[in-house]
Formats: sequence, structure tokens, C-alpha cells
Amino acid sequence: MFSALIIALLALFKLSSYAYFSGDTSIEIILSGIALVFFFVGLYINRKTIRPSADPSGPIDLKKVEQLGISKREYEVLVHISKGLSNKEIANTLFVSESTIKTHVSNLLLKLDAKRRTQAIQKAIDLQILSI
Amino acid sequence: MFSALIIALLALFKLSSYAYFSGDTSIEIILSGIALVFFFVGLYINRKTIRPSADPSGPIDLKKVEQLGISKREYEVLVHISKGLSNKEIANTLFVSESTIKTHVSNLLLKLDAKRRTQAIQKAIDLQILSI
DNA sequence: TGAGGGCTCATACTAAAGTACCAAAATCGG
DNA sequence: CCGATTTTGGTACTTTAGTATGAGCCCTCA
Repeated sequence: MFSALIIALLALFKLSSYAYFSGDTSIEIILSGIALVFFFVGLYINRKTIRPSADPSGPIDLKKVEQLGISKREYEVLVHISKGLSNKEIANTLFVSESTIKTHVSNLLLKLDAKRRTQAIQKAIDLQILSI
Repeated sequence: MFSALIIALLALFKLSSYAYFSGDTSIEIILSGIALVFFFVGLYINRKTIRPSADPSGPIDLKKVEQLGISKREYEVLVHISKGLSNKEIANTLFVSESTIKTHVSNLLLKLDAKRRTQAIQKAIDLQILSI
């Protein structure tokens, strides 16, 4: 892919030279064309290379959720915890009893190796299974 | 600043034309120079414009901490809360009693308008006074 | 020097959070 | 359809968290 880009640029280069020597294009036009093309090449290259470094807390790693043995419902509860909701509030929004949420939370704490829900939030962020 | 850049580029442009007409530089060299310069201009512009969008949860807004009336010690406690520590653990790391931490936490919850410490974490992140 | 703010700590309480254990539906892959 | 997992829910209990109130200490600034 990159080699194709380089070949295309070299072709453009040569074309520019010939276009000038054929006399039907002024030097300014050619220079402008080259400048424009390489300007956008610079933009593109930069965008490609800056993406990974500027996006460390990016997408949620759902594979890690599986690896930890966290079920769908448990993950749902985790998200609500991270939003600062109480067990009762989570129970109401998910239309289940508070006991159920307590069970889920207990299991979550075990699987995330956390003692408190605040610690669970931290660990989840570290594991990139939560985006704050 | 931007106008200066543009003027510089235009000057480079004219210079290139003259350099060619004076005959002591080949068209390829000039094209290469222009390409290189605009390539890096593209890099630079992109880096400048991409910064704000890729950095929304950036620096901590200490002014907002003041505006909320959060004291130094309280903020310190807030940071420890966000790391998932219990009141007792915070008390031990700061060498004070748990009562003191409870007081600080209570005041923090008032000032952040939160009902729980998890909610306080969320609000603090929203206010950009915590970087997770 | 006195008022105010911040930090400390205590008691006494209420409210959440979390643990342990059990058990019945519901879901899903083989 | 069966077994395993998930989801649900309960009781009973311990532990944190959080509130309310009062108070002493230190520093600063008018």
C-alpha cells in the first residue's frame, strides 16, 4: 500500500517535469500542484501515525471482558456503577431487585479482584473495559 | 503567526521560480524542495488541528477546583477516592484519622453535589478536575 | 487581636455496600 | 431434551460510607 503511494508520487513527479518541458504548463502551476499534493500527503501520514499514540484510552476491549468471565449482565451493572449509581438505582433502571444487583456486584468484585466498587471502576479502566 | 507562515511560503514559491530561471538549479531539485516543505507544513497543520479533538479529557482545571470551594486537602482526598481507596486506607496514607477523612468526604460530596463517592468521581471527571 | 477558614478528631447515628449461602427460573449449546 | 451457565431473588449478617454536630488548633488577614 505504501509502495503504491510512493510509486504514484514518483509518477506525479516525472509527469510534472514532462508537463513543464512540453511547455503547455507554467512553472507556478506545477509547483502549486506538487505543493498541494504533498501537503495532503503530510496530513494523511500524520493522521495515520498520530492515531495510536493519541488514543490510548480508546475502544473498549470486549475480549478482556470475556477473559475475565464477566457476563453480559454483570458488565451492564459495571457500567452503571461507573456512572455513580447506587445498587438501588441500578436495580430500578434494570427492573430487577436490589438483591440481584448485589449478587452481580459481588461477582464483579471477585472477577475484577477489587474490594470496593470504586476500586472496580479503577481496575476496569486500567483493563480498558470501561471508557469514562 | 499564520500570515507570517503564508508569506514565507509565498516567498519560497517565488524564490523557487527565480532559482529555476537563473538556471543553476534543476527542476527536480526545486520540485523536491517544494514537496518536502509542504509535506512538513501538512504535518504541522494537522498536528495543530488534531490536538484539541484528540485531547478532550486533557489538563486538570484547577480553577474549577477553586470555584467549587474545594480545599487542597479535600482535593487530595478526592484523588485518593478516585483511585479506589477506602476511607481507612486514605486515612493511613495521609496519616490522619478516619473521622477526618469522613469529614472531608462529606464536604466534597456537598461541594460536588453528589450522593455517593462514585458519583463524585463521575462529576469530578465531567468538571475536568480529575484525570483518570 | 479577633474573625474566619481550613484541618483535625470524636461520638452517635442512619444508610448503603458487601459477604455468605441458598435456590428457583431462564437461557443456551450440544 | 439435558446439563451448564446465567439471571434472578431471598435472608441474615458484617463492614463501609455518609450525616450531624460539636469542638480544639493553627494560620491569615483585616
